[in-house]
Amino acid sequence: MTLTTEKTMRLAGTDELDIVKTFECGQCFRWNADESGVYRGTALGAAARVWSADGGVYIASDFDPGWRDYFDLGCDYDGISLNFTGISPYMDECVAFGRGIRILRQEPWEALCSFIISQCNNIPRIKGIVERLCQGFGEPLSFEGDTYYTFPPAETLAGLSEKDLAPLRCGYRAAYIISAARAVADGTLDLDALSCACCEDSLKTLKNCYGVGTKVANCANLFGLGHMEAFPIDVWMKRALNEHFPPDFDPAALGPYAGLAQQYIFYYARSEGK
DNA sequence: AAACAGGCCTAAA
DNA sequence: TTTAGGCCTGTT
Repeated sequence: MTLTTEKTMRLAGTDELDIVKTFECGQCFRWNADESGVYRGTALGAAARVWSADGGVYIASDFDPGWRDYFDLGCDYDGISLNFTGISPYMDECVAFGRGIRILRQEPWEALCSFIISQCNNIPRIKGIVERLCQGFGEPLSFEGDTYYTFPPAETLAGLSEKDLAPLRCGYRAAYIISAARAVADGTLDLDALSCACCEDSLKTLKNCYGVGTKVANCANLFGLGHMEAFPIDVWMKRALNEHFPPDFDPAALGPYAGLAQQYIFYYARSEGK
């Protein structure tokens, strides 16, 4: 039994980091709010509590695995967003509406695996499957009297069979998970190398994985490998692009941070559809 | 009850 | 290179 000292730190101002938008914009699946809007979850092997108060965002955890980097706070999103203004009035609306979203720098394997699970699923079900995956095969973490579970490393899942994943009720995605986990574990798929590679090469390599197509590969690139120019297009994005952008619009025109623009557009499109 | 969900795979033009 | 059908599971 080791004693830990809980620490609280201020992460950012609420204008710079909006935790509701950031956690609810569909990029992550393991942060959950309670009745009073306090979020709890685990990332980078640590459990934490995150909340907003007095114009600031605070985080409490037993140790700091690098929360600032996780929230990408070294990056000036307002400055970057200037690249997205003047494209169209609609784009301006998206930027204004999404201000405060941060692209979380999630762990590569967690991002890849989570978005494999996400295919043809809605968010509640994705969250359920991911949670069962972590509870079944992750490591327990005790924090503030509750037990949390880390995201299971690829090496752990590589030793399992599809049958072992039956309790997850993730359907045909089980084979994809096992296959990807084995590729990562045996070194065939080197995610760290991909985060250093260029976005395009990384995308191509990811797509070689069984069960990983263009959409999932782009999500892994953007949310797990730090490739901010990655531009995932799902049904929501397709609709938004069709309705609000010229038919020949090339996302590359948004520049090296196109992925952030994508998230603004996506978040706005989803909010409209509800 | 049948269709559809934040895709992808395979087979067939 | 594009297109159709099937796929697990869950919800409407």
